[in-house]
Amino acid sequence: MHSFSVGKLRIVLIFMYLCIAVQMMKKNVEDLLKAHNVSPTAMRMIVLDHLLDQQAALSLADLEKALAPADRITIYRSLRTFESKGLVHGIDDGSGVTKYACCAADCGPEGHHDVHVHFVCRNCQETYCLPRSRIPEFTLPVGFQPEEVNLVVRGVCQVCAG
Amino acid sequence: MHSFSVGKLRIVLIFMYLCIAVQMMKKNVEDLLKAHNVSPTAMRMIVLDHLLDQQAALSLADLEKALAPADRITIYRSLRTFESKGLVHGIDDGSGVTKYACCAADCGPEGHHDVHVHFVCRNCQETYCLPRSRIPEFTLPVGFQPEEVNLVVRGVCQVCAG
DNA sequence: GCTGAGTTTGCAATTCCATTGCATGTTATG
DNA sequence: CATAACATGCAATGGAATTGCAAACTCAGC
Repeated sequence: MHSFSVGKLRIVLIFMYLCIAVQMMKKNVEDLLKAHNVSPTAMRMIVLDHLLDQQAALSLADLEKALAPADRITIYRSLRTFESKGLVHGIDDGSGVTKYACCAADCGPEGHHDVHVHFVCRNCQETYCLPRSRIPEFTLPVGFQPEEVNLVVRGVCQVCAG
Repeated sequence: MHSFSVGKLRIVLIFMYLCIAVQMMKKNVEDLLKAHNVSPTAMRMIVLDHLLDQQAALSLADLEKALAPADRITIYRSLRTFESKGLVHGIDDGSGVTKYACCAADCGPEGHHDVHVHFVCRNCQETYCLPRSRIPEFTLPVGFQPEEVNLVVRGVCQVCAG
Protein backbone atom coordinates (compact mmCIF):
# COMPACT_ATOMS: atom_id res chain seq x y z
CA MET A 1 0.00 0.00 0.00
CA HIS A 2 1.15 3.49 -0.76
CA SER A 3 0.46 4.66 2.79
CA PHE A 4 3.38 2.61 4.10
CA SER A 5 6.02 4.40 2.05
CA VAL A 6 9.63 4.72 3.18
CA GLY A 7 9.04 8.41 4.01
CA LYS A 8 6.23 7.73 6.43
CA LEU A 9 8.09 4.85 7.96
CA ARG A 10 11.00 7.18 8.61
CA ILE A 11 8.72 9.67 10.33
CA VAL A 12 7.28 6.94 12.53
CA LEU A 13 10.74 5.68 13.42
CA ILE A 14 11.96 9.17 14.28
CA PHE A 15 8.88 9.67 16.47
CA MET A 16 9.50 6.40 18.27
CA TYR A 17 13.13 7.31 18.74
CA LEU A 18 12.18 10.65 20.23
CA CYS A 19 9.74 8.99 22.61
CA ILE A 20 12.42 6.61 23.81
CA ALA A 21 14.98 9.41 24.10
CA VAL A 22 12.60 11.49 26.19
CA GLN A 23 11.85 8.48 28.37
CA MET A 24 15.55 7.86 28.86
CA MET A 25 16.15 11.50 29.64
CA LYS A 26 13.35 11.48 32.15
CA LYS A 27 14.68 8.26 33.59
CA ASN A 28 18.16 9.74 33.90
CA VAL A 29 16.99 12.89 35.62
CA GLU A 30 14.69 10.92 37.87
CA ASP A 31 17.42 8.50 38.86
CA LEU A 32 19.84 11.34 39.43
CA LEU A 33 17.37 12.97 41.80
CA LYS A 34 16.64 9.72 43.61
CA ALA A 35 20.32 8.95 43.91
CA HIS A 36 20.71 12.19 45.83
CA ASN A 37 17.68 11.63 48.04
CA VAL A 38 15.51 14.22 46.34
CA SER A 39 11.90 13.39 45.52
CA PRO A 40 11.62 13.51 41.74
CA THR A 41 8.70 15.90 41.34
CA ALA A 42 7.72 17.28 37.95
CA MET A 43 9.07 20.73 38.69
CA ARG A 44 12.41 19.45 39.93
CA MET A 45 12.88 17.21 36.93
CA ILE A 46 12.22 20.13 34.59
CA VAL A 47 14.67 22.36 36.40
CA LEU A 48 17.43 19.76 36.65
CA ASP A 49 16.96 18.65 33.07
CA HIS A 50 17.30 22.20 31.84
CA LEU A 51 20.41 22.74 33.92
CA LEU A 52 21.97 19.55 32.57
CA ASP A 53 21.55 20.91 29.04
CA GLN A 54 23.62 24.03 29.67
CA GLN A 55 27.20 24.81 28.81
CA ALA A 56 27.20 27.90 31.01
CA ALA A 57 25.81 28.56 34.48
CA LEU A 58 22.31 30.05 34.77
CA SER A 59 20.91 32.63 37.12
CA LEU A 60 17.53 32.28 38.75
CA ALA A 61 16.19 34.89 36.32
CA ASP A 62 17.57 32.89 33.37
CA LEU A 63 15.82 29.77 34.57
CA GLU A 64 12.60 31.63 35.21
CA LYS A 65 12.62 32.98 31.67
CA ALA A 66 13.52 29.63 30.12
CA LEU A 67 10.98 27.63 32.08
CA ALA A 68 8.10 30.11 32.04
CA PRO A 69 5.43 29.98 33.33
CA ALA A 70 7.08 28.04 36.16
CA ASP A 71 7.10 29.88 39.47
CA ARG A 72 10.30 31.66 40.38
CA ILE A 73 10.10 30.73 44.06
CA THR A 74 9.67 27.08 43.25
CA ILE A 75 12.70 27.13 40.98
CA TYR A 76 14.60 28.96 43.70
CA ARG A 77 13.70 26.35 46.28
CA SER A 78 14.50 23.52 43.92
CA LEU A 79 17.94 24.97 43.42
CA ARG A 80 18.47 25.28 47.15
CA THR A 81 17.45 21.68 47.61
CA PHE A 82 19.73 20.56 44.79
CA GLU A 83 22.59 22.53 46.25
CA SER A 84 22.17 21.07 49.71
CA LYS A 85 22.11 17.58 48.23
CA GLY A 86 25.16 18.11 46.07
CA LEU A 87 23.41 18.12 42.70
CA VAL A 88 24.23 21.65 41.66
CA HIS A 89 26.46 24.41 43.00
CA GLY A 90 25.81 28.11 43.20
CA ILE A 91 28.47 30.40 41.76
CA ASP A 92 29.14 33.91 42.91
CA ASP A 93 30.92 35.34 39.89
CA GLY A 94 30.96 38.90 41.17
CA SER A 95 28.06 40.01 39.03
CA GLY A 96 25.81 40.27 42.06
CA VAL A 97 23.51 37.45 41.03
CA THR A 98 24.10 33.84 41.94
CA LYS A 99 24.39 31.44 39.04
CA TYR A 100 23.87 27.71 39.16
CA ALA A 101 25.49 24.79 37.40
CA CYS A 102 25.40 21.05 37.79
CA CYS A 103 28.13 19.40 39.78
CA ALA A 104 30.44 17.23 37.72
CA ALA A 105 31.87 14.98 40.39
CA ASP A 106 29.83 13.06 42.88
CA CYS A 107 29.08 15.67 45.48
CA GLY A 108 26.75 14.95 48.34
CA PRO A 109 24.96 16.56 51.27
CA GLU A 110 28.22 16.54 53.24
CA GLY A 111 29.87 18.92 50.80
CA HIS A 112 30.96 19.75 47.31
CA HIS A 113 34.07 18.02 46.10
CA ASP A 114 34.51 19.18 42.54
CA VAL A 115 36.41 22.35 43.35
CA HIS A 116 37.17 23.99 40.04
CA VAL A 117 37.83 27.33 38.40
CA HIS A 118 34.97 29.52 37.20
CA PHE A 119 35.35 31.76 34.20
CA VAL A 120 33.26 34.86 33.52
CA CYS A 121 33.30 36.35 30.03
CA ARG A 122 33.31 40.13 30.07
CA ASN A 123 31.87 40.11 26.57
CA CYS A 124 28.94 37.68 26.67
CA GLN A 125 28.62 37.67 30.47
CA GLU A 126 28.42 33.89 30.53
CA THR A 127 29.84 32.00 33.47
CA TYR A 128 31.55 28.69 32.76
CA CYS A 129 32.75 25.91 35.00
CA LEU A 130 36.23 24.74 34.06
CA PRO A 131 36.54 21.34 35.76
CA ARG A 132 39.82 20.63 33.99
CA SER A 133 41.52 23.64 35.56
CA ARG A 134 42.54 22.61 39.03
CA ILE A 135 43.11 25.34 41.54
CA PRO A 136 46.87 25.53 42.13
CA GLU A 137 48.64 25.56 45.45
CA PHE A 138 49.29 28.89 47.09
CA THR A 139 50.88 29.96 50.33
CA LEU A 140 49.10 31.77 53.13
CA PRO A 141 50.68 33.69 55.99
CA VAL A 142 51.36 31.65 59.11
CA GLY A 143 48.22 31.04 61.15
CA PHE A 144 45.66 31.22 58.38
CA GLN A 145 43.89 27.90 57.94
CA PRO A 146 42.21 27.48 54.56
CA GLU A 147 39.06 25.40 54.27
CA GLU A 148 37.45 26.47 51.04
CA VAL A 149 38.77 28.12 47.90
CA ASN A 150 36.93 30.11 45.27
CA LEU A 151 38.76 31.12 42.11
CA VAL A 152 36.95 33.27 39.56
CA VAL A 153 38.70 34.36 36.37
CA ARG A 154 37.37 37.20 34.23
CA GLY A 155 38.31 37.55 30.61
CA VAL A 156 37.15 36.57 27.15
CA CYS A 157 35.71 33.13 26.62
CA GLN A 158 36.41 30.60 23.91
CA VAL A 159 33.35 31.58 21.89
CA CYS A 160 33.82 35.35 22.02
CA ALA A 161 37.57 35.18 21.40
CA GLY A 162 36.81 33.30 18.18
CA MET B 1 59.31 77.68 88.93
CA HIS B 2 57.29 74.72 89.94
CA SER B 3 54.82 75.20 87.06
CA PHE B 4 57.45 74.11 84.52
CA SER B 5 58.00 70.68 86.01
CA VAL B 6 59.16 67.74 83.92
CA GLY B 7 55.64 66.23 84.10
CA LYS B 8 53.95 69.27 82.60
CA LEU B 9 56.65 69.62 80.02
CA ARG B 10 56.05 66.06 78.97
CA ILE B 11 52.35 66.68 78.57
CA VAL B 12 53.04 69.75 76.45
CA LEU B 13 55.47 67.81 74.30
CA ILE B 14 53.04 64.93 73.84
CA PHE B 15 50.35 67.41 72.86
CA MET B 16 52.64 69.06 70.33
CA TYR B 17 53.60 65.67 68.96
CA LEU B 18 49.95 64.70 68.54
CA CYS B 19 49.21 67.94 66.73
CA ILE B 20 52.06 67.33 64.34
CA ALA B 21 51.04 63.70 63.84
CA VAL B 22 47.47 64.68 63.03
CA GLN B 23 48.73 67.32 60.60
CA MET B 24 50.99 64.77 58.95
CA MET B 25 48.16 62.27 58.74
CA LYS B 26 45.91 64.87 57.18
CA LYS B 27 48.68 65.85 54.84
CA ASN B 28 49.24 62.23 53.84
CA VAL B 29 45.60 61.54 53.15
CA GLU B 30 45.26 64.80 51.26
CA ASP B 31 48.32 64.12 49.16
CA LEU B 32 47.19 60.60 48.49
CA LEU B 33 43.88 61.89 47.19
CA LYS B 34 45.51 64.60 45.09
CA ALA B 35 48.00 62.10 43.68
CA HIS B 36 45.06 60.12 42.36
CA ASN B 37 43.23 63.12 40.95
CA VAL B 38 40.53 63.16 43.61
CA SER B 39 39.53 66.46 45.20
CA PRO B 40 40.41 66.18 48.88
CA THR B 41 37.10 67.10 50.47
CA ALA B 42 36.53 66.70 54.20
CA MET B 43 34.26 63.70 53.75
CA ARG B 44 36.68 61.89 51.49
CA MET B 45 39.60 62.48 53.80
CA ILE B 46 37.64 61.04 56.71
CA VAL B 47 36.62 57.97 54.74
CA LEU B 48 40.07 57.31 53.30
CA ASP B 49 41.79 57.92 56.63
CA HIS B 50 39.53 55.44 58.34
CA LEU B 51 40.13 52.87 55.64
CA LEU B 52 43.89 53.31 55.93
CA ASP B 53 43.64 52.45 59.63
CA GLN B 54 42.07 49.06 59.07
CA GLN B 55 43.61 45.60 59.11
CA ALA B 56 40.51 44.04 57.58
CA ALA B 57 38.23 45.17 54.78
CA LEU B 58 35.10 47.15 55.69
CA SER B 59 31.61 47.04 54.29
CA LEU B 60 29.59 50.16 53.56
CA ALA B 61 27.55 49.45 56.69
CA ASP B 62 30.75 49.17 58.76
CA LEU B 63 31.91 52.53 57.52
CA GLU B 64 28.54 54.10 58.08
CA LYS B 65 28.56 52.91 61.69
CA ALA B 66 32.14 53.97 62.31
CA LEU B 67 31.78 57.40 60.75
CA ALA B 68 28.30 58.26 62.01
CA PRO B 69 26.59 60.63 61.45
CA ALA B 70 28.14 60.72 57.99
CA ASP B 71 25.70 59.99 55.20
CA ARG B 72 25.73 56.49 53.80
CA ILE B 73 25.27 57.61 50.21
CA THR B 74 28.15 60.00 50.42
CA ILE B 75 30.43 57.29 51.77
CA TYR B 76 29.18 55.01 49.03
CA ARG B 77 29.99 57.55 46.35
CA SER B 78 33.38 58.29 47.88
CA LEU B 79 34.21 54.61 47.71
CA ARG B 80 33.13 54.43 44.08
CA THR B 81 35.31 57.41 43.26
CA PHE B 82 38.25 55.91 45.12
CA GLU B 83 37.77 52.62 43.34
CA SER B 84 37.67 54.19 39.91
CA LYS B 85 40.85 56.12 40.70
CA GLY B 86 42.69 53.09 42.05
CA LEU B 87 42.76 54.14 45.70
CA VAL B 88 40.72 51.29 47.12
CA HIS B 89 39.33 48.04 45.76
CA GLY B 90 36.00 46.43 46.41
CA ILE B 91 36.03 42.80 47.49
CA ASP B 92 33.25 40.34 46.84
CA ASP B 93 33.94 37.74 49.51
CA GLY B 94 30.77 35.78 48.89
CA SER B 95 28.96 37.21 51.90
CA GLY B 96 26.66 39.22 49.67
CA VAL B 97 27.99 42.59 50.77
CA THR B 98 30.92 44.31 49.10
CA LYS B 99 33.84 45.16 51.36
CA TYR B 100 36.47 47.78 50.70
CA ALA B 101 40.17 47.97 51.40
CA CYS B 102 42.98 50.26 50.36
CA CYS B 103 45.14 49.26 47.45
CA ALA B 104 48.71 48.44 48.43
CA ALA B 105 50.47 48.90 45.12
CA ASP B 106 50.17 51.93 42.93
CA CYS B 107 46.90 51.29 41.14
CA GLY B 108 45.38 53.91 38.91
CA PRO B 109 42.27 54.72 36.89
CA GLU B 110 43.44 52.34 34.17
CA GLY B 111 43.19 49.35 36.48
CA HIS B 112 44.14 47.60 39.67
CA HIS B 113 47.53 45.96 39.72
CA ASP B 114 47.91 44.55 43.20
CA VAL B 115 46.26 41.24 42.50
CA HIS B 116 46.29 39.33 45.75
CA VAL B 117 44.46 36.68 47.73
CA HIS B 118 41.52 37.57 49.95
CA PHE B 119 40.82 35.60 53.07
CA VAL B 120 37.44 35.39 54.81
CA CYS B 121 37.29 34.05 58.34
CA ARG B 122 34.28 31.87 58.96
CA ASN B 123 34.56 32.61 62.66
CA CYS B 124 34.92 36.40 62.95
CA GLN B 125 33.64 37.13 59.43
CA GLU B 126 36.53 39.49 58.79
CA THR B 127 37.93 39.80 55.29
CA TYR B 128 41.68 40.26 54.93
CA CYS B 129 43.87 41.20 52.01
CA LEU B 130 46.94 38.99 51.81
CA PRO B 131 49.31 40.92 49.57
CA ARG B 132 52.12 38.51 50.29
CA SER B 133 50.20 35.61 48.79
CA ARG B 134 50.61 35.87 45.06
CA ILE B 135 48.17 33.98 42.92
CA PRO B 136 50.13 31.24 41.15
CA GLU B 137 49.81 30.25 37.53
CA PHE B 138 47.05 27.96 36.43
CA THR B 139 46.01 26.53 33.12
CA LEU B 140 42.84 27.37 31.24
CA PRO B 141 41.30 25.49 28.32
CA VAL B 142 42.44 26.64 24.89
CA GLY B 143 40.73 29.84 23.78
CA PHE B 144 39.99 31.31 27.18
CA GLN B 145 41.86 34.58 27.69
CA PRO B 146 42.22 35.58 31.34
CA GLU B 147 42.32 39.27 32.23
CA GLU B 148 41.48 39.39 35.91
CA VAL B 149 41.72 36.85 38.70
CA ASN B 150 39.84 36.77 41.96
CA LEU B 151 40.88 34.25 44.58
CA VAL B 152 38.89 34.10 47.82
CA VAL B 153 39.88 31.65 50.54
CA ARG B 154 37.53 30.81 53.39
CA GLY B 155 38.80 29.40 56.64
CA VAL B 156 39.98 30.45 60.06
CA CYS B 157 42.14 33.54 60.39
CA GLN B 158 45.30 34.10 62.34
CA VAL B 159 43.52 35.77 65.23
CA CYS B 160 40.73 33.21 65.65
CA ALA B 161 43.01 30.19 65.15
CA GLY B 162 45.68 31.43 67.53
C1' DG C 1 36.20 89.55 48.15
C1' DC C 2 32.61 88.22 44.77
C1' DT C 3 30.56 85.53 41.22
C1' DG C 4 29.41 81.64 38.65
C1' DA C 5 30.47 77.04 36.75
C1' DG C 6 31.39 72.68 38.15
C1' DT C 7 31.64 69.41 41.78
C1' DT C 8 30.08 67.25 46.03
C1' DT C 9 26.67 66.22 49.44
C1' DG C 10 22.35 64.62 51.65
C1' DC C 11 17.68 63.18 51.49
C1' DA C 12 14.13 60.53 49.33
C1' DA C 13 12.90 57.10 46.45
C1' DT C 14 13.65 53.13 43.49
C1' DT C 15 15.37 48.83 41.77
C1' DC C 16 16.88 44.34 42.11
C1' DC C 17 17.86 40.00 44.16
C1' DA C 18 17.25 36.84 47.94
C1' DT C 19 14.28 35.05 51.27
C1' DT C 20 10.12 33.91 54.24
C1' DG C 21 4.92 33.02 55.70
C1' DC C 22 1.12 30.80 54.79
C1' DA C 23 -2.55 28.45 52.49
C1' DT C 24 -3.18 25.01 48.98
C1' DG C 25 -1.85 21.02 46.31
C1' DT C 26 0.78 16.73 45.86
C1' DT C 27 3.26 12.60 47.21
C1' DA C 28 4.57 8.72 50.00
C1' DT C 29 3.28 5.32 53.51
C1' DG C 30 1.03 2.47 56.51
C1' DC D 1 -7.77 5.39 51.33
C1' DA D 2 -6.49 8.26 55.05
C1' DT D 3 -3.15 10.99 56.82
C1' DA D 4 1.29 12.94 57.68
C1' DA D 5 5.03 14.87 55.38
C1' DC D 6 6.54 17.33 51.73
C1' DA D 7 6.27 20.55 47.61
C1' DT D 8 4.20 24.48 45.34
C1' DG D 9 2.47 29.20 44.36
C1' DC D 10 1.18 33.69 45.71
C1' DA D 11 2.06 37.68 48.42
C1' DA D 12 4.98 40.13 51.10
C1' DT D 13 9.36 41.30 53.31
C1' DG D 14 14.29 42.53 53.86
C1' DG D 15 18.60 44.29 52.66
C1' DA D 16 22.02 46.09 49.61
C1' DA D 17 23.09 48.85 45.66
C1' DT D 18 21.91 52.60 42.99
C1' DT D 19 19.75 56.97 41.04
C1' DG D 20 17.34 61.84 40.86
C1' DC D 21 17.41 66.08 42.35
C1' DA D 22 17.99 70.20 44.94
C1' DA D 23 21.01 72.44 48.22
C1' DA D 24 25.76 73.24 49.70
C1' DC D 25 30.31 73.67 48.73
C1' DT D 26 34.87 74.58 46.09
C1' DC D 27 37.75 77.06 43.28
C1' DA D 28 39.21 79.85 39.29
C1' DG D 29 38.85 84.22 37.30
C1' DC D 30 37.48 88.86 37.66
